[in-house]
Amino acid sequence: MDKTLTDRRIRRTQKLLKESLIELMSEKDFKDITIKDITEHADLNRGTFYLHYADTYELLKAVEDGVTGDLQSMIDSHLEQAHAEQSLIPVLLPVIRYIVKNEKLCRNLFENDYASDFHTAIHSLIYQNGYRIIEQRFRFSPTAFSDYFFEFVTYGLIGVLRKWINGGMRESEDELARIGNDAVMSLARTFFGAPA
Amino acid sequence: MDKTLTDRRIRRTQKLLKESLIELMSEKDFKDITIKDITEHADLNRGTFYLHYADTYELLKAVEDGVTGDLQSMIDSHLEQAHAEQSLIPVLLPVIRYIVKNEKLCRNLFENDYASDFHTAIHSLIYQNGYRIIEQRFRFSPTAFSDYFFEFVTYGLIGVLRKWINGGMRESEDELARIGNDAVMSLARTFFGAPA
DNA sequence: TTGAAAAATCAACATAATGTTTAATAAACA
DNA sequence: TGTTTATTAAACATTATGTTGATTTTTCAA
Repeated sequence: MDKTLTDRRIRRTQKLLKESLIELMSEKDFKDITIKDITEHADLNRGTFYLHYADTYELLKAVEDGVTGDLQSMIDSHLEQAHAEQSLIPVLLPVIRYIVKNEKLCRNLFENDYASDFHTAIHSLIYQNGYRIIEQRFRFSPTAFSDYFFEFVTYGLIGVLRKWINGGMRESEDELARIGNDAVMSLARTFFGAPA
Repeated sequence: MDKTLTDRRIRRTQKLLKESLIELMSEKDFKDITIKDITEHADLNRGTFYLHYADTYELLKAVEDGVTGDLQSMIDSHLEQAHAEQSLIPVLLPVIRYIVKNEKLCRNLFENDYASDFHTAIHSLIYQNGYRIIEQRFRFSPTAFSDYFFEFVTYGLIGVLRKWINGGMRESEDELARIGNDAVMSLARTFFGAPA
């Protein structure tokens, strides 16, 4: 068992550090946030920071990993349904709902110019989970060409999410999920033919 | 007349600083590059740096702006042809060729996690120039929905470029341009109907 | 070609952040 | 309850940052 995850003091400290970073990121650019800023906001000793993270970037990464971990478990619990319906909607919906529930955090991460680790993580999240759904539905044989298709649509979905967040989340959750799913499925149909 | 652009000393200094940053970015993470690193590599006085940029991020931005400026002028000189052919290929090709010619630089910027200002800039570059071509070809009326379409395809194109660069630029320039154009046009056809 | 203007240098400086260390304290666990 | 371990506190050396003023060098334009 990993003590890191069980000791209450460690959990508390890391939680405080993450929360402080998130709050500070609403106030100023990530690049201008110092370790001193974070520990003062968290009311922790500066030295304590180094017991957990090497620098602010590592802490940011931990925050991002928390989010992508959350998202992955939400997706996991809806993957079966997505396969049954051969649609991305059952996995897009919980992702969108998560973003709504954690708006400040997600807005920070999506907008932040120094968090494109996060973009990469979201990208592979969509890629990994979406691939099998599309594969099952269209039964294409993987080629260099289909790889580009997937790159195109996963980035496309990120763009849609980002626009939605930056635009004030005007569309409803269902609407947005439909928009994303339609775009991907339409393109898949053009490229791979009719669904199997 | 802007002296900044005419004085040979200024041009030389800024060029040296940019080149040094680019070289150093091949060696280590942008976040670990200090002003001292840059000026030593450029063999310039550290104080000179501050006469031009406030911090390393501002210098990075200047490098990015140089690239997007180059790209925009390449696009400009091919826009007419793109409109005539109602195809993205005439503008995608020079962009791709530019990336090949400036491989190290572009690889750094596309891969760099702290340069998503660059991604944003590339994004609006594609958006601005692509919009009118698609608009002219499909004669759709702009809606919130079409906005999402454009967000989707511009991000999608970035994804394709990024995969191509990270994957070792296997496909030929023509092939890649065709892949990108096909993806966008196919999706446009599904959404906006047959070309006008 | 020369003289004025301006950029770059040099050295010094104050400030601030970083990263590490030690002993002491406090909290958690089993 | 006793042991383990995380956190604190204080001090420290190191490094980067950002600024200053005097000096040198380069550029530009008359």
